[in-house]
Amino acid sequence: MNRRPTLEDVAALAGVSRALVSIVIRDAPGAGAETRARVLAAADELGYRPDARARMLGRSRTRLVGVSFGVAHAFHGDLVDGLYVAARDAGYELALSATTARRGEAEALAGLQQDRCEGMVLLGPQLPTAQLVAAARHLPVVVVARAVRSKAIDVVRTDDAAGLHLTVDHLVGLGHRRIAHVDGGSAPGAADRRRGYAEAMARNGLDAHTHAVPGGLTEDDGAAAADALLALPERPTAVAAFNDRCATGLLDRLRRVHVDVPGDMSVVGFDDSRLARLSHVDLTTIAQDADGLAALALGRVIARLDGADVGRREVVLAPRLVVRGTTAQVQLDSLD
Amino acid sequence: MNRRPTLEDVAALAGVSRALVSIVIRDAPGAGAETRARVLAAADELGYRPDARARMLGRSRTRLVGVSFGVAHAFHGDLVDGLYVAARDAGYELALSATTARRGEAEALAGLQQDRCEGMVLLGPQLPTAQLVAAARHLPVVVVARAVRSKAIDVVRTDDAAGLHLTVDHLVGLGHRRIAHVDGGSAPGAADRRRGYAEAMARNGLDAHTHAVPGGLTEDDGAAAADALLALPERPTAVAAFNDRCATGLLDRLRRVHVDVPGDMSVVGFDDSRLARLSHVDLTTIAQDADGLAALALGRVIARLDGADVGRREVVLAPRLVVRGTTAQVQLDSLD
DNA sequence: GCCTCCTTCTAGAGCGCTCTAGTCGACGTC
DNA sequence: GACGTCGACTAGAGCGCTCTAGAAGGAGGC
Repeated sequence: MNRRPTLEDVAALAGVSRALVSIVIRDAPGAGAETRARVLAAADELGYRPDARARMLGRSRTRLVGVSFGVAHAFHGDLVDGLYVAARDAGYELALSATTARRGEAEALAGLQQDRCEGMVLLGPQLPTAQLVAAARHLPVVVVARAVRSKAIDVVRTDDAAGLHLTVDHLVGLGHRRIAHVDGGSAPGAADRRRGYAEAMARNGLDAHTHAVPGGLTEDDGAAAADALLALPERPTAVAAFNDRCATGLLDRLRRVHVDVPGDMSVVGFDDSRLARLSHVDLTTIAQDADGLAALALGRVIARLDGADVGRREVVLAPRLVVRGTTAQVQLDSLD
Repeated sequence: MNRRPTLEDVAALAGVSRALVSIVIRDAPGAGAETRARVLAAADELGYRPDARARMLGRSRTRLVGVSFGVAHAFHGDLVDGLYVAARDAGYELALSATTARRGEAEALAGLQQDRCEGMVLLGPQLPTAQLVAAARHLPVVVVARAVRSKAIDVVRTDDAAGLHLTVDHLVGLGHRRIAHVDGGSAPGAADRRRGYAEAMARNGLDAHTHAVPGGLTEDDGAAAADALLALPERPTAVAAFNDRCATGLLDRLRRVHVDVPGDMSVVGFDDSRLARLSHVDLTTIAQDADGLAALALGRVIARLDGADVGRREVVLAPRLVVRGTTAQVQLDSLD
């Protein structure tokens, strides 16, 4: 476990100049085939790894994009996967900085800012807008899955309201009329989803049955909401939950008190996370296009870096309804 | 969005030398109070952020530790959280590299190796030992939650076998005798847990009731195992599942076919992940000490870097039983 | 006055790389 | 034979920092 080998070491071993080794390592033109092989052999023998940081120092562009994400959010995992793919295609690297129970977003952001990235992608940040804008002072910032009112920041998100339109229309199509909504409180996107729900109900002439009960983004929130739902004077025949986690909590509680899903009640989630796809959950839900969001987010950062005319700053992706086993035709005897 | 400000810029604005700014920024001794304030003000005005990469280049030590983790594993999230805390305490930084559906571990590892870290912590790597050893050629490598047979690599893990001893003893204490195990196939730790289960059963004189059915680490594996369990000639009164995800899949399937838990069957998980703690899951499980594992892992890396005598290379942490709502006294009529 | 010592500051090398501007020799052309 | 061209290679500056030497300017002691 000796000192990490450098270009110099390889050059000495191969008997050439540092510059030539650099050329070979970068696979740049300007080296003879024979020499190239000799250099590569020397590098291999020493276990040489180029020092990415020194490399970036010397270059004007670092081709590094910072990403902040929540380690506890399964959906962020999907986005990170998409970002890696998009970055590889575009010839960029990713620098990850996680938000955890004991490491706040401000810290995560500060970490990235030290890392010499050319731009950053923030996944569902809860930070105050002012801080995001401050970060955008020196480099392009793209926020994913949260609406931000600022001309300095690009936003890529799913059309939350449209998602609830899809949900309500699907349920109405199955004959449901008493459709409730378990909302997400102050979570990112919750306000839009609440609005979309109300709009869609109105559009279907169901204002009288519009009923949003307070929820949240965890399973526990969903379980609590189930009790509130069942206590309603007119029990709904279908529920649109804020997200998949909330929906599974709700499902679990309903089943415990022997309310059959989808027989007695239909349930729809939001996200199409791993959770929803599990065969034993089999949740009808609204899919967010993680790869699409990721590719667009990275695309925006790169466009800004290239100084291209980036056009409008907010990209809203259409969600998609995924029908699985938790929704069914309403039972005739429960029609009012 | 102009060029990122450098030390030079701050120095010019404050009317001092680069070196002095460096001193102030590092909070090192050797600057007057008045000047210090002036430099800080200038830095603030320009929004100066030290370039971590350039900074590391100049210094001999980078105080950077690389971490590879699986973005889909909730438990890795807990470990990352613990690592951040441990790193902060020790004055180290973390460089994260994720393994995702489309980004393999080899890539994650290569990413870290370019990043100039002084050592690395690999969370539950599935990579062949040879590759791990190759990585350990130039820097200290600590593997968490997987046993590795190599003197070049430190290992920090939970005592998987002991975990199943705890599980079996707990169940035996509740009067259970027909205790089955849903194993984890070839997942890291699965072999040890299988062994621990068999040992503990034998120690309790229950060889005759020892029954391990094939499982896996996902919810679907658990659900499938539930069917196998119920088809057994002598239905077990208790089950030790490979992990929490497997246990929840199992729970869900059992409830669907109206097998009451814990009334008809007790279920125990492994990990004490977020999942198990959810009120509606409320799973009795074996807790792995994520913070302990994280702190030890980072401690090993640092010890090796300091060249301290690191003693034995494998640290095994004792697990802890967390009793919740999925285990209960066996029903008298099911005793054989 | 001179010398020492401390504090505060600066100059400049160096970290591992990239990149520009060469040099050098071989080859082809007229 | 002079000239141009091209491919293979090297020298050296520079990226943004840190760190070692050392300079400048007082304070204090004799």
